[in-house]
Amino acid sequence: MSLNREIDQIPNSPEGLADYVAGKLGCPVTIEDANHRIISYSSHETNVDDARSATIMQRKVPEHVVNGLWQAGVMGNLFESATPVFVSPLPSIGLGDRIAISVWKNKEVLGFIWAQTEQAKMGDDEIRQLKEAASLASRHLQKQRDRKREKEENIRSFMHHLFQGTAGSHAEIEKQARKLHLSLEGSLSVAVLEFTESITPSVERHASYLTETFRRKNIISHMFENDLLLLLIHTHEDEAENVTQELLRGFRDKLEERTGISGIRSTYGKVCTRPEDIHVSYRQAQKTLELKNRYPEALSGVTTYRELGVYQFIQEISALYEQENYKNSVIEAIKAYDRSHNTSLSDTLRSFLHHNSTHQAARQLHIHTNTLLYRLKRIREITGVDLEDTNQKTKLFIDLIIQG
Amino acid sequence: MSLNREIDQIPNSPEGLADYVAGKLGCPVTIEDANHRIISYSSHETNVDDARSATIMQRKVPEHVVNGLWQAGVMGNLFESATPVFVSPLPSIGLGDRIAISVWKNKEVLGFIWAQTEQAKMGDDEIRQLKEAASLASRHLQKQRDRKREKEENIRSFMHHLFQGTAGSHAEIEKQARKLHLSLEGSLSVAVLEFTESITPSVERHASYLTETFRRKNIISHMFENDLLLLLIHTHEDEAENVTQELLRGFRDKLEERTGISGIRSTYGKVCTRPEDIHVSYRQAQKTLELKNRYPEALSGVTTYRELGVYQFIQEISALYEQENYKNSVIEAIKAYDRSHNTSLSDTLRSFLHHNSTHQAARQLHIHTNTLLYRLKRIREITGVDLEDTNQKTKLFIDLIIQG
DNA sequence: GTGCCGTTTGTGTAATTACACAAATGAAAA
DNA sequence: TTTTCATTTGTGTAATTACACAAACGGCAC
Repeated sequence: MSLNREIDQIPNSPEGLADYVAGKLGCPVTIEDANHRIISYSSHETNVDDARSATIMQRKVPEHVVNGLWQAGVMGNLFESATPVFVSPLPSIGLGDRIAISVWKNKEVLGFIWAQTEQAKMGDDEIRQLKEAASLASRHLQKQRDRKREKEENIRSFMHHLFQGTAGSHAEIEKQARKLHLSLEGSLSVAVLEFTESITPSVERHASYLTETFRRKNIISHMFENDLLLLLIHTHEDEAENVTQELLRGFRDKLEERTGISGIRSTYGKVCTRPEDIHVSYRQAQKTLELKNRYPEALSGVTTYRELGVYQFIQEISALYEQENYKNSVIEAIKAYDRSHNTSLSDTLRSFLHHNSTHQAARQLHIHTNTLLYRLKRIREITGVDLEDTNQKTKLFIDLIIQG
Repeated sequence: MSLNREIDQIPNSPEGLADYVAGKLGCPVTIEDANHRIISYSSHETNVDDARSATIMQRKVPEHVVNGLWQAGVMGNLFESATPVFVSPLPSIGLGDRIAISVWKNKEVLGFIWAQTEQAKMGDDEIRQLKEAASLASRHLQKQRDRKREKEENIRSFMHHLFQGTAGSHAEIEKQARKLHLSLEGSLSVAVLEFTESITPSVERHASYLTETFRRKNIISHMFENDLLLLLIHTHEDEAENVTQELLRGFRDKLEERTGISGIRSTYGKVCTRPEDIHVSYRQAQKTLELKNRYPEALSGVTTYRELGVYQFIQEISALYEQENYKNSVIEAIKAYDRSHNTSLSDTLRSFLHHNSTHQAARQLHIHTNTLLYRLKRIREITGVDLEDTNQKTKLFIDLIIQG
């Protein structure tokens, strides 16, 4: 008998759907949305494996199970087509025999139906029934997706205003946050992730999924903007800086692992306690990313605005120099000398200023300490610069970044 | 007999005027303009003292003689009124007996008539004749002054364009310079002098006189602008920087000595070889002066833009911080600690960064070296800043200037 | 008062630094 | 070719630095 003939028995709320399907297949069934949150599960109480019971308890599939499924290629297959996928037991994640199918609407995966096939036989008929169950689930999941989409759209619009600083007063922001059931208490920060390649739908799916599962409490929302992924990060006030840093690193590592893309650049801005300061954090995160792209080696270890040091204003000084037609004559003289004498006083000076130590600089340059001292003496003689004077020294350090 | 009755004998060129007056008074006579340049001198060849002969040879009164006359109060009297001044011999400057009178037009002194009275008797009649000679000379000096004024006006207008960068192309500037008989070869720089009090006519007179006498070859022109004295300085290309520096210092010292005003601030800008860059030098001199007023202690020894070091861009960074609502959290934390614990970590850090030496900083703060080390350790603990990292250290050095 | 705790000063040590001087290298000029 | 001169490396010394540890100081809570 097919499902179509018993149309009167088809439940019209998602809650009963799993039980209905389970009855047809004769084994435990769970229905999940695209983010692995449980929509509905059948009421079997025996022969349940670890993965299933943990999933039901948490109302979502545990992280390590999802990871395992991705690694085993199961998720890839499910996203690939609407045909059922047979899954061999994966004891490492507590998963027994399964058959799974993805639920589609047009070109989009709305969720999955999982059947624990431990004892049951899956013949052509059961498979056909599973496919029909998927098309049945599609209607339910569509509604849920639309509700979620609308909510997300509202949140994203709110985020946009927060990032641009156009969200209004503190009171107005709080009101709006309450309306959207968002908590903006504690510490807030904006993170920006930049991909080495442009964002494909697959990358977008992974990113979206991660923001909704990976330390979900801490990531309020995400949005894409010009090939960048923006996150609004929320942490407890204590140790907010460290937690944010560690959170972002973890997020990025996971994203690289999931997407297979390496070299994702991630930065974040000021960690603030007032939501009306979020736009400052946003600008800082953007600027930090910009500067990391401009000075990749020097800023390779930098994640946040605060760590930029002098690079925080290096572009502004550079613009000022441009405008004032200014060139540091000391550097000009050294570079001219280097050219005509085939020496490397410029590099020597840079290394010395960078390390602020003759010993370390000499070691980095593979030269004798006295050679370095001699070169510094030559620099003094040629340019008249006084490296004892912190002001001149500091100026040189900065100008060398700009003038090379 | 009065001069009026022998109207036919009165010379109508300034050259003959001294001889004519000398004939009336029976002694050597010189007529000078307000800048002590010789306009006319009588042809006596005997009984001539050192001051007179040197004056005639150089076509202007020697510098040391003018200085002596100012110090003896003679010049003051001459500028005070139109009555003849008897001058006792001043052997230190090679000056014998003199009687002198200033030549006026309205409220302005146009020049002086000097009579060497060594042998001659000066009675009331001679004094009356001297006064009449002065009024006679006034006509000649007026013409000369008007010609000079017009020329100066042209030069000043040209300077103004050079300073504002609106003097056109290199070729146009050269053409204009030739027309005004100015040499813009070699090295050029703009200097700015600021008076502690507003510029009185007396100060203006001294300043004008100095620019036309003190190392005249090097000072192309001067002009006043908003209580500032601007100089266009010209030097030979070799050692231009040093020569300019030393020239300006000398000029300022002399001006302070002459006017009795102390604390005149003087700065100069980029020493350039192309006249079309003069406006850059002008802007730099202005900015240097501005910054010296803003940071008087830190920049007390600074004369030129090049020596500003990081102060060159400190205002721009400060503006950026303002705009980005940025505060260095390390400094904030230290200042908060200082307030609540009544310590002076902030000053300690500033001193250490300034000297870049524990030894020197400890000496300046009158504390033990280990005390300083201890405080630096506390700063590390409180703020988490790493003073080994040159980038962070440099950032702190700059932010401390801005945030105090 | 007593004890606590942050701060200051003193002692000692190993590493680093600045500097002077001598010797070796190496490339360009005579 | 020899000479010259800038550069590099090595040796030695006195000052400076970072650091550990001990002891003294002084305000403040109990």
